[in-house]
Amino acid sequence: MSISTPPAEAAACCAPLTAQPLDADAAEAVVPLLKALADPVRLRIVSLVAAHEGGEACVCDLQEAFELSQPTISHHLKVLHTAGVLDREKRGTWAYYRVRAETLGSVAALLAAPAGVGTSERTPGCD
Amino acid sequence: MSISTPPAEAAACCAPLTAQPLDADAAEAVVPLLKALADPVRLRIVSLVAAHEGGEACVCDLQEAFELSQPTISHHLKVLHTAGVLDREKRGTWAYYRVRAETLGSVAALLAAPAGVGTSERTPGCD
DNA sequence: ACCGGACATCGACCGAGGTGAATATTCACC
DNA sequence: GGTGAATATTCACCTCGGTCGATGTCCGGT
Repeated sequence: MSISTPPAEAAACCAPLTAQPLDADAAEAVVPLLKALADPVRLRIVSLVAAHEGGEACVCDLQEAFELSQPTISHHLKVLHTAGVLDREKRGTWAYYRVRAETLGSVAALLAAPAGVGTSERTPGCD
Repeated sequence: MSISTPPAEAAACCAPLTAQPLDADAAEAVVPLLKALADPVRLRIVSLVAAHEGGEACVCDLQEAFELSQPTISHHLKVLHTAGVLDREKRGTWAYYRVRAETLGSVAALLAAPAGVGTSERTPGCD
């Protein structure tokens, strides 16, 4: 349980990969999250859900936005949900998704590069 | 030239995808950058280059860190370079790569979620 | 209880991409 | 100028993943 796929919290808090080398294990842990976002449809889904009224959207809302089959949309939602990017809540017949800001934030923190990436530059305010 | 693949500046400055829906064209522009990072080897390469002495590393430095063939490393470097993540400078026989902090920063800004992602929340301080 | 609608799962197809062997290219050195 | 080393390119293989059709499951309404 602790090994297989801890998706979201992988890119924990303050470990910008510009600070120190990422070991193979850490890389493998973060990649699923980036993979989940590295798709035009999924990226738009995340954006649509986040910007949707109430910060949530059901599958039917998303189906209208794409020229894709319903199973495909559902597949992308599953990927994003598994990666910890989207939260899923079923209310009646409809399934509502909303963005986990913390997950996106952790990825952002991982990539956030301090201005001077040089050698002896100290990484500011991260603790 | 303006259409094909403007890789780096795609995820420009302040357009967190949690603010407003990302149109298909913008998504297609950003995705190559995320795709470039969504690989364990490439993620480690970026990290190794950034954390390497002087903020730069040559191919030979990276070859030691992975159990991969030289063409494969070179391929990953090409992907990262094409995506605008790495800068390439050839000095003599060696090719030195260094991280483009601005590129990583733009991705981070894209994913950086303001605390309240709700409906009428205004996206703070980004201009 | 039956039926229809919303969403998920399954199976299959197919293009995209990571990988390595062989080869090309470019440069430093003698 | 020839030789060897460092890196890039080409080609082919094979796995991964996005897509869709068919089907399953669950819920609400009649």
